Amino acid sequence: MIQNIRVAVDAIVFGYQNGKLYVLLIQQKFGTNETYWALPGGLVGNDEPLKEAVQRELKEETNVEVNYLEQLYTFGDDVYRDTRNRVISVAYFALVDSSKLSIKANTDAEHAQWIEVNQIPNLAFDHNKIVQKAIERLKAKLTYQPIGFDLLPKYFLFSELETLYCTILEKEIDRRNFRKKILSFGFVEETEKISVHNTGRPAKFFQFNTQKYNQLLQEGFHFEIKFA
Amino acid sequence: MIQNIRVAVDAIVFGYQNGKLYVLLIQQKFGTNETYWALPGGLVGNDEPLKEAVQRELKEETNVEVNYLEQLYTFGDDVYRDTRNRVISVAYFALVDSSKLSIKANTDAEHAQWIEVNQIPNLAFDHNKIVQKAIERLKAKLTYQPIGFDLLPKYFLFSELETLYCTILEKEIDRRNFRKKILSFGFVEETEKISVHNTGRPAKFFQFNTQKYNQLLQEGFHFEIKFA
DNA sequence: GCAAAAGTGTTATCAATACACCCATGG
DNA sequence: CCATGGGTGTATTGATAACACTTTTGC
Repeated sequence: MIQNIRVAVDAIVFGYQNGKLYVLLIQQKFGTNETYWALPGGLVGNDEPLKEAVQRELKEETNVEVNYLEQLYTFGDDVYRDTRNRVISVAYFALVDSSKLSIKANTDAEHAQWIEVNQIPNLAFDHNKIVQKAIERLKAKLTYQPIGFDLLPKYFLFSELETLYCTILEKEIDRRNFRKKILSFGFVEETEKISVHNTGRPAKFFQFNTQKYNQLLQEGFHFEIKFA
Repeated sequence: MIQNIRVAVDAIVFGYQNGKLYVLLIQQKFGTNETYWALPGGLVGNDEPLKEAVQRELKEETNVEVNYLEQLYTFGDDVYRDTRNRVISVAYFALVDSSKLSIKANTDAEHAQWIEVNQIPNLAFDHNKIVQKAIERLKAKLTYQPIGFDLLPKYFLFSELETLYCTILEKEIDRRNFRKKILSFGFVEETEKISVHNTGRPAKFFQFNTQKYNQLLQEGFHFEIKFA
């Protein structure tokens, strides 16, 4: 018997801005006039690596290029997750920095939108489940890999990093201990740049030093942030 | 254009006995008289959940039933990983306890064998890469999930648990600190059973209390074992 | 001078580490 | 009585956690 299973990829792209976490969704037309929200994604080309397929679909459907991309999970246990055919979906987990949060529309991208994670509607197929898994991964990874920096612009304030952690992990963090810990690693550097707000003391911008981080990794360093 | 991609599953099954870590492999005939070692696995049925496909293939090819099974990774970036067709493989990570290490042969299982991990030959396709990734996962998981117990019989000696950790993590562990730590969790229980060796002091058997572990999990407990 | 956010140090508590001797059995 | 592996306690060190006041700016 001939195998008849389609292979799709889907992307869960997270973005962060001003204490809020967003996911990139697209509005799809289904049949006559019903519309559904869904994750960006689609079928994989016959000669296309999975990872490239995600990037292509993201480009086509949302015109977004991501900072971080890794495979999340392959959803293929629910045989009827797509009611039309047997489709398995290789889901990818992605991060963009806040500069990408305004989508530069192109032809296909007109229905792409950033939706706050705690306001996600019912999505097509099993996409709510996929998003759920992605959020778990994000929370977990944030504590043992420095991926928070991929959600922030190149130059960021310490307070931004701090509220990012608070927002995503849904926890209170002691400002002093957090700063001490992060700075003790040695790969977050102060810059000359200074941010002036309309109120409060001006703050220094910081940046993540990738080279230093990679060097530390090779020396056996292991990133970890824990909270009570 | 019609999509023409096959979907396979592969299993990396680990077993442990007497300070040695094993992987379950099968010998495959390829063409005339060439034989290759490969991971057990095969194509997924049209109406078959991925997880069931792995279990079926394992049963058919090796007659082994596993204690622990989770999805590892989907290999589909190398378009030519199988030279005949485009095949993506959803790899699964599995554990069995040592009682399963003697394979009860059935018709198809005659070419299945347990191979020690540091003596794995060249495998078919990209299976060496898959095994590598599985070993990394095993090492990582051992430190933050109590999966070591799935590699041991129901009743085990503390010394067995200890050498299991040493073997897989390739590290020395202080016997006293290890025991203290594990027992402090509260889900590893002493039993009445006693092991008598031909030499040395008899040792108590211990067992893993799944209920207690799950209860602790719900209370927010987080398993973790670290070593210098 | 007040409101708002940035920046900074010390102490207390708990967890991880290092380390060595006695015990029970078989031969 | 000796060889072999099982079983146990304490002191030190380092890491995490708790906690509050001063600084700089705009208005």
